[in-house]
Amino acid sequence: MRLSHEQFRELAAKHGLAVTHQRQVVYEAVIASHGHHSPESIYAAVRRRIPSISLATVYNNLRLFIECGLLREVSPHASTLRVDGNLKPHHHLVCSRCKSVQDIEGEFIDFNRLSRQLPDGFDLTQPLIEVFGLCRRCRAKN
Amino acid sequence: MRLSHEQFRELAAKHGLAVTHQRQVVYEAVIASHGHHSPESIYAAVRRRIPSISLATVYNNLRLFIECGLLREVSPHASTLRVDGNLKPHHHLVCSRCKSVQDIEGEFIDFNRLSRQLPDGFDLTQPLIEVFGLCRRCRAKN
DNA sequence: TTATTGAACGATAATCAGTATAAAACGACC
DNA sequence: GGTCGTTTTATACTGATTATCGTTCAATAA
Ligand SMILES: [Mn+2]
Ligand SMILES: [Mn+2]
Ligand SMILES: [Zn+2]
Ligand SMILES: [Zn+2]
Repeated sequence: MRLSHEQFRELAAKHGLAVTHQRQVVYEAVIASHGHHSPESIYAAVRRRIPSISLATVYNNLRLFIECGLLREVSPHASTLRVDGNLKPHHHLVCSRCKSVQDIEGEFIDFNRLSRQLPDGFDLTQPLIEVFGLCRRCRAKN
Repeated sequence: MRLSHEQFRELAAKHGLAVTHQRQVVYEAVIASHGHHSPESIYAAVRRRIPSISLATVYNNLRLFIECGLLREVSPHASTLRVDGNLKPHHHLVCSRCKSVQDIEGEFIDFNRLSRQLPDGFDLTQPLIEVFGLCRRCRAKN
């Protein structure tokens, strides 16, 4: 995908990150995945383009991207790291059973009420909300 | 604490769990802790009463309690399991930086709007919400 | 009360995700 | 080409959790 190719070069420049082939490919794999994937699964995807890449490099760069804000970390209740390439403000719907994550839109938070309940000093400038329930599949199993 | 002593026997009976000394003490340690503690720290507490207890027993029983609904699992973004003995419906405020968890009360969710955004089949009968931000301490560090 | 038996426990090995380390490769610059 | 700081790779390591298995316990039937 050419789009994320250019996108990465811009983001890297903005954050003072060197553009390497490995970084480029890792980033593109996350963006192309359109979901909330684990380092393992990103690694699998990246290896198709760079068979010699090391798992450590994938981990290192995912961490780096998260620290710089190129990616968002999403690991609610899950036992392993998940990353999200979608930086537009949005919330998540998480299945308590299988830990799957779906995006959810909409203004369903009353921030006035919420602020009143906040302990002193808690900073909510970029609130992320995760709503837990049962996904369709797990509900069917019951 | 006598209260949780009786409480556990009732809960165990209701869920068909055998009442053992170890289970009793593990459960009481969680309830007495009044927070969101790790298996390690529960283990430390329990050892003061049963020095010979195995870490595996603590893990096994915490898992069991969570599965039966005697405890609530709370491990958002944190790398290790946290348990919550407070089963009253309540939500959590989580620090994105240090992963600390605080309880938060209040009706700040507009469930009408939220329901409209839910994907088909998603079950929200017992919604748990986790709101991410920066706790006071981490904000101070900045 | 005692014997029986499946469940639970304890010790420890194994697993698995993630991190640390150090040597090799890279790449910008001279 | 030689130098130097950065990145990648290979691999060793850590820490949390789970699996295994022999031993012990607790419910209950005789
Ligand atoms: Mn998302
Ligand atoms: Mn709580
Ligand atoms: Zn599910
Ligand atoms: Zn914090």
